[in-house]
Amino acid sequence: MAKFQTVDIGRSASAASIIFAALRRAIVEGDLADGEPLRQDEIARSFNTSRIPVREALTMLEQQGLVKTERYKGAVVAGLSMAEATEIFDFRALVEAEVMRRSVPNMTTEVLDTARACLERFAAGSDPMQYGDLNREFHETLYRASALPYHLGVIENAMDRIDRYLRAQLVLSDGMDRARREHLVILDACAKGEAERAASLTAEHIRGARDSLAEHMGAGSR
Amino acid sequence: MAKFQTVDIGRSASAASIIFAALRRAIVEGDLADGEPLRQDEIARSFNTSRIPVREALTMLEQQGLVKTERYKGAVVAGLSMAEATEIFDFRALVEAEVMRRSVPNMTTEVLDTARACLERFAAGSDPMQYGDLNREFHETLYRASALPYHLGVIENAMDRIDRYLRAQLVLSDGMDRARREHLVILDACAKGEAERAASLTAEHIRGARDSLAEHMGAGSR
DNA sequence: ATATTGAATATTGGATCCAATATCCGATAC
DNA sequence: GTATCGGATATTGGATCCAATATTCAATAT
Repeated sequence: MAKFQTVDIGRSASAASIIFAALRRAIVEGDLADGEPLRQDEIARSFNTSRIPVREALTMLEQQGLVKTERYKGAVVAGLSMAEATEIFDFRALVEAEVMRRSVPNMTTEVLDTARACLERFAAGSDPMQYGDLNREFHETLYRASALPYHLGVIENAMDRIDRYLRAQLVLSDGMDRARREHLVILDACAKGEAERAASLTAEHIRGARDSLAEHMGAGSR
Repeated sequence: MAKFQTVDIGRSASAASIIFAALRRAIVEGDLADGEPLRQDEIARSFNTSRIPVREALTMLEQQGLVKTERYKGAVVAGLSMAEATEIFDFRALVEAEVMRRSVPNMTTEVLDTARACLERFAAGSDPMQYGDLNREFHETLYRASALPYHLGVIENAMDRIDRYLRAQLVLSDGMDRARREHLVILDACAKGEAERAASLTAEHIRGARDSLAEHMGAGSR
């Protein structure tokens, strides 16, 4: 049709979506502490907008479970109790194992190479704060082969809820080494086309993180 | 503490949440057709509010995947392609089976009685439009015993996305009879404490609905 | 000294207003 | 007659304003 690169401006960023993305990132990465209040006015000032797009961003965050709002009191970053975090890990183990099972038959060598590159960057880079991003990228690369967008969305949301805790735990223990090893084994199973093994390794990988978190965090927040 | 019944007014309904609930219901039950545009002005007039709470409700609906919004074009009811619907049924089969497995050990006779009562009302009532509500109530009653609130939330969202199609399919076939029979068998497994059987019956129940829908709807929308 | 009250301030939810974009429709060129 | 252009209207996104509620804190009573 058109002889030039086009961009869907219709879907391009509204002020609200920009603010949402920024706040989401800050919460997911743990830059905003659990329970910290999010003042509309303050956020509006820092983005140079009115409070309207801020409010829209906050309702989006609330729908995702990342903040809790009380009428006339405002939004605070939503923390997780240990029970809630554990439940989300179990959920991830269930869903991600199934997605992995259905991904393996579709994995091209390109997918495997991309995932492998992830692990290499992971091994090279020592910045522990970057681990979270690479971890997500590795898993998402493999899962995307499943062509199950709804599942991917649900997984992403679950990850958002626990990512901070995961990051916190990883720097405090041998979590990074262990993740590295497990990722290699998972990738190996994928490369060999062993879907069932890749699935159960994935489930174990996630349950291991769950247990490690439970150990290091004890009774936990809230 | 207080010697009288209290209500958490802080969480009580804002205009936005009332509008959200009404629109959600209309979409989930199929009163609003796929692709139908939702005009802010019109909705605001019918609730006697300004457009502000309407916009908030629409962003909530968008986060739930029930409407799609394009900048400066507004929101339309989000339909599902057959592939998308199928994927959500598969997701439900996976998650609901697991929740059922973990519910069974916790089921009190009270839970079982409540579920049984559901089925009886179901058998008695002939209103096919009420089937959807009773179906959800039956499943939710059983699942609640799992004490897995995150899982329940995710299941609820998945149900919201496909409920209309389920309802449409049920009135057009022997779906109601079949659902009745399958529900009885599931409840029987629960009553006998056979968690694994209840789980696999649940998965089959859902996959059956998926296939029935695929048959009756063919290539489907979008 | 501590608990309670009430005024002052801060903050949110909603209404109204304005700017940006989309949609519709008639005019015009071919 | 059909396709394209340009203005009129409709609709959304964001800014500003107002009302309702929460929070703070000083004054007072016990």
